[in-house]
Amino acid sequence: MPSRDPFRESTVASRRNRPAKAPLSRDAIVAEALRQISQDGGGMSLRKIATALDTGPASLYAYVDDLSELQALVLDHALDEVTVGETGEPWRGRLERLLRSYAEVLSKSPTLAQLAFQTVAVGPNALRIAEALLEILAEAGVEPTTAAWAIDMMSMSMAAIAAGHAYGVDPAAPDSPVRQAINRVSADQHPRVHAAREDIMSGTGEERFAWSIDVLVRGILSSGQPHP
Amino acid sequence: MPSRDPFRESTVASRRNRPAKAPLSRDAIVAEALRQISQDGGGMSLRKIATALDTGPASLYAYVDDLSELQALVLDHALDEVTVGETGEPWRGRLERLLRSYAEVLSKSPTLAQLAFQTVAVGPNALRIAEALLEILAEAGVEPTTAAWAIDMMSMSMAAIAAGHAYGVDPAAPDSPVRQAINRVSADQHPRVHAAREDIMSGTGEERFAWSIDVLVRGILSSGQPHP
DNA sequence: CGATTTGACGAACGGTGTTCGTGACGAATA
DNA sequence: TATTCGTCACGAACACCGTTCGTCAAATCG
Repeated sequence: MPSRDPFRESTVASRRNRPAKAPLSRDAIVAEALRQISQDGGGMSLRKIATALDTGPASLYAYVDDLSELQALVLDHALDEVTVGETGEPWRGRLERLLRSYAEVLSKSPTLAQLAFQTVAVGPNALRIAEALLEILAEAGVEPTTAAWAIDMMSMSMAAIAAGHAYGVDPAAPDSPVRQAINRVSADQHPRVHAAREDIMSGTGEERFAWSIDVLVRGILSSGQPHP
Repeated sequence: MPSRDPFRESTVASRRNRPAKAPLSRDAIVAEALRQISQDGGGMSLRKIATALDTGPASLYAYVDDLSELQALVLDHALDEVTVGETGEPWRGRLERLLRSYAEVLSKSPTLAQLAFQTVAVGPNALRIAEALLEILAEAGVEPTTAAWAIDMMSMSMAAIAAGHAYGVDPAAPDSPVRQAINRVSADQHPRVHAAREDIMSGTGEERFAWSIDVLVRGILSSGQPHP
């Protein structure tokens, strides 16, 4: 068995069933992790999961190789909620809804957003989303090679946007670090930044998100055509 | 003093100079951190820095408020190496060179790449880069508001690209997780992903990088114009 | 010269992922 | 039925991490 698939065989089927305690299982661990991630402080850890499951940290290693494997499982489980749309819809609206759904799901927690680009997403749900994206781009008339690269760039962008969103890096906030820094720049040292300081902090998160998607779509569609 | 600037007054000037040991200083700490980041395992920690400086962890807190502040200082210090080009150059080539330099610097270490989007970059060097980007985009005829949003998206994209690059997520590698996952997908479940499996893993990092920049530039330039 | 500030630092606290050794149990075997 | 065997649970420990507290000595100031 040279390369096992961490996503198959979701239940290792604990043979042991102790009287008053539900047996551990991979699903139970992932579920608890997901619960922690979208709860209180949003932080997840093997030890907290173990405590919540009323056991010790070492017990989890029977069902999960590694923290990184658990993270991959959690990420894919979270991607369950991403809506992919129907085949019949016009591609442009469908694409925007899909990407928005993707970013929204990842924005649920800073931890989740961070997971999204520090672990390469290759689980059933990531594949489902990739399949839908390829379908949409094909309908938009994008070349297969371009489309293959585009889904990479789109996932990456959504993850990055979600991370920014979830980390609370809102430039519009009155005490935001960027606002403080921007307001400190002098007109002589950085005239253009100084002049653009209003624009830099303008727009709601929603507006900037829509603009980002638009830039992405325009760029991808015009890829392959000659420059104007 | 409602909001101090962590980037000013780089030397707090330790009054104390003990005989056989160079006095601690903010610069020494940042320099050591930067050395660790682009060395051995690429991991940096307050404790390792303290050990390297022949002192205890607590001593660093005299010069740095926080780990996050140190990270911001380290990031900006690293951005020193980013080449910004000259005012006279044609904008397209200059933009590409600038972005490539930016991504290259961040790719030097996974830790550095991770710093780049988990801490909002607002230091002297970040401002220097933003100023240059605004200059370039103005020369390209981009609206000021669009340009302001564009520099955000570009920085984000470069950080994400660098992270992927530095983390060693090369889909072309023979034992890469994505290659393994892609090769497992069946033609019935995900026909389009299956059909595109060659395209997904095609291209060198350099080609994909150039393509990404092209998409970004095309998207930004066509922003504001009506859809075709 | 004495008082006061302040940098340096040892020790500790609470947190993290991971490994090791040891049981105890269910299932398969004799 | 009795015995072995593989596997799961788990306590304890290891090696890290960031951060805080209290203390001590040196440098500076009055």
